[in-house]
Amino acid sequence: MKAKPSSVVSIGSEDTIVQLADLFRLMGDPTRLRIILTCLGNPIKVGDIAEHLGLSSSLVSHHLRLLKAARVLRSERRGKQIFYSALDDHIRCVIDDMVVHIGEPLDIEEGD
Amino acid sequence: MKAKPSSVVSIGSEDTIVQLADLFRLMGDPTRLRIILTCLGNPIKVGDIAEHLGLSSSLVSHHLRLLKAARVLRSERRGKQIFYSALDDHIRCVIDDMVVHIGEPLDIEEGD
DNA sequence: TCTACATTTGAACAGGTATTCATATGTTGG
DNA sequence: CCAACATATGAATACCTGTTCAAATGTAGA
Repeated sequence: MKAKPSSVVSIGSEDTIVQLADLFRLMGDPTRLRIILTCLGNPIKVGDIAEHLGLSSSLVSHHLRLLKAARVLRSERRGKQIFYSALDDHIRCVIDDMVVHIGEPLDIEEGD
Repeated sequence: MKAKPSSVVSIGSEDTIVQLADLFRLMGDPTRLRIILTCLGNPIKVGDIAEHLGLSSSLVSHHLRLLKAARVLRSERRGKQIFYSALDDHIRCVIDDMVVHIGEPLDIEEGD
């Protein structure tokens, strides 16, 4: 019961739609989504993200820049290292809802 | 076993992540997102979607095929026309959560 | 300062994808 | 069956983007 069925059917602003699409597009890449998921817990440094996911630091950094610019993640420097974490919990909610969606069994006939 | 279970959140499977990314990628295109939003209400026929959004029927049809294959939308034929509507309410929840996210004011300082 | 470490950045390449146009398929009514 | 309409499909194109590599920037310690 996180998102109440407040009809969001008419979002309205075209600008809002573009913003929404931007966020969704960022989450639409598996590598980037993995990075997001990795950052949902405690702040984690770039090197650890890269090692954990088996990616180069360069690639991780490229993605982190986009995610930070889109305000999905935030960064915090501690000495030589920089820690990334989720900016808020909304992304977690979004992902959670989507997990429910794909977990939905196909109880309707496929009409074609 | 997969590469490394992150277990940061309740999502584990790599396959799940790819499925999630697929859905998010579909929602990551403004045109497609507009089509989805248009279909969140009552079932609407292709021609009306196209007219409502100022797009060609061909383009709308291309997008509808992807959205139907991804089980975001469902189709229902009535005579000559085919009506599309959301397959369930989860997508609406996802969008709703994301709207909340972009509506969040920036009350934290940006680290550079 | 010099060195080693951590992260970022830019360019370049490869693969993906949104759009358009032309054509095909399918449906209803005469 | 034929004509008119509604939607789907395939190919071609132009654009976008994820990845890699090399180099740069920044940081802490000796």
